[in-house]
Amino acid sequence: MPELPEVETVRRGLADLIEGRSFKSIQLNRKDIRFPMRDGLGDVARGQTVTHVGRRGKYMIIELDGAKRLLIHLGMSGRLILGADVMADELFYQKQQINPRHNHVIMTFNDAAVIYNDPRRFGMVDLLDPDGGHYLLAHLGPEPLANEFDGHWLAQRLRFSKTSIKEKLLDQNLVAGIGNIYASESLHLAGINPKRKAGNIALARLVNLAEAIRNTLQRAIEAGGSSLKDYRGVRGAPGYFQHQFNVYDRAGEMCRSCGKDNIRKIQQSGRASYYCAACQR
DNA sequence: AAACCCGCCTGTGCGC
DNA sequence: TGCGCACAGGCGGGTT
Repeated sequence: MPELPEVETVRRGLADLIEGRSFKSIQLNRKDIRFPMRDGLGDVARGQTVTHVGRRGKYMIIELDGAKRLLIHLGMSGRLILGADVMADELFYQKQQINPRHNHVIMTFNDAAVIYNDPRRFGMVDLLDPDGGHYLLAHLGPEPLANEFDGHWLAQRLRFSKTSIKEKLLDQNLVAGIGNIYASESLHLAGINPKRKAGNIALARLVNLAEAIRNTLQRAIEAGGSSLKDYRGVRGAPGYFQHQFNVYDRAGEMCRSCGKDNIRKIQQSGRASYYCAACQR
């Protein structure tokens, strides 16, 4: 579900909420989510203060003053929910369309609680290694909003690729944080057809693409992310970027750039791609 | 090495 | 109204 802008929005809300607070407990309601829970996860944070909430791609990292770090990924349907007395509040669950049976992890602080709820269980809560690394982070590409990410870097990495550019943008080892929505939206903004072979795009167009990615992600963060269905911020607020979609989920509708009914939906590696057949070449 | 395909799960919306 | 099916924002791992 959540891509970089949604994770960043949740990260900011979580940071406001828990930075400087100390853990009372981590309650594990299952022995696995996507993977088996790490041994000792339930005990590791007790009494420790949160010094920082960071993000790498679509992963959030909660740093503690005891040098331990928690790693959280929301998968497709994971949510972090603020709840001091939420756990008993049926109205809240109804309004937020949350089924409490999917409350897999409950982090309790002195005067706050954060619930990890994830119906599909594609997400995870884990610990970083003592040296701060983790095998899931080890091969991630650069942050798209960092300076090291640009058209020249893309050109170098894509030079020999015969895969379509859309599929490459979903590869977290190329660049970290882009998912299905923002891949389609960024390619539209850059005027590049999602089917184009990644190794067959001129440098100038890749420069445009890198800029389009940064622009799209930045605007989506400013809008609090995109809420198609279940995504919400920590305090339950939806994002608004879906109202700015140019192509995603708009098959058959009018392209806002060229004014024609040219928005198509195709499948690439089993996943939907949307593009304007007139604007994207 | 890159590309393809599958599996992991539940919930929803669609066509019949 | 009910039922079955396809599909959904992700990612790792196996095979070719």
